[in-house]
Amino acid sequence: MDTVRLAKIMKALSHPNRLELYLEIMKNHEANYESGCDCFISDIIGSMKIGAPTVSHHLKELANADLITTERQGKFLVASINEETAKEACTVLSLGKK
Amino acid sequence: MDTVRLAKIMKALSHPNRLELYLEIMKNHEANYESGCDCFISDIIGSMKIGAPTVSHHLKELANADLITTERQGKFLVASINEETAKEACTVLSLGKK
DNA sequence: CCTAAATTTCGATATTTATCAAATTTACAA
DNA sequence: TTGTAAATTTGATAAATATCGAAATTTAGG
Repeated sequence: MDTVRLAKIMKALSHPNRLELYLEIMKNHEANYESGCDCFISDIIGSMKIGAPTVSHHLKELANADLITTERQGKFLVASINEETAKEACTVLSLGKK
Repeated sequence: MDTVRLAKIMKALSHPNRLELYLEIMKNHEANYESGCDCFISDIIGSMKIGAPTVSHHLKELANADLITTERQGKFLVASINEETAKEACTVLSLGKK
């Protein structure tokens, strides 16, 4: 992985609100393994302190960094975590030895 | 770890040049285990495409995020990686399961 | 076809920040 | 002490970006 791509991933997680958004999606993502329900953005928007336009913008940046994928289910937008990307980023950062 | 602190760590690594600087320090850091020599900033400055003032500024941001520590050795500045911080950040990002 | 709800796009603004050149400081050596 | 190399500080500037309100778009369900 080149530094430009890694920097892009980091930048996507570098803003408190956007990071919170990502972690929120991750929380639902983990819950899904048991419940099987999806992560609806409309729910998240209600619980965050920023408006829908800003959330939409942040989602695009997360998706652009390959950290999440989004899919429309009817009226709603569903987000899910791309585990590979986070794992890749960690691999670069971790120092070889445990 | 709270999201604000994690976001700060991410932001410190979110700029290509600053990330490159960090990875360069990491490279020397790993080499040090064998050679025992330190990572001199003056060497790094020569190999990067940004000026000394900018490097100085970036170093302060990396240190401010606890990603590195710096120490003056006479005329020179020596940087070393703070492994704990990177490890902590990865822990938050990794999805619990392997 | 009409309406309501969810999301996106647009335009604008205020803040942040990456960078550099010039000046300053620090440490050492001649 | 004088000179020199390394690093930092100090403005200053140009670029990036987070945010919002308003308008436009999409979709579901009557």
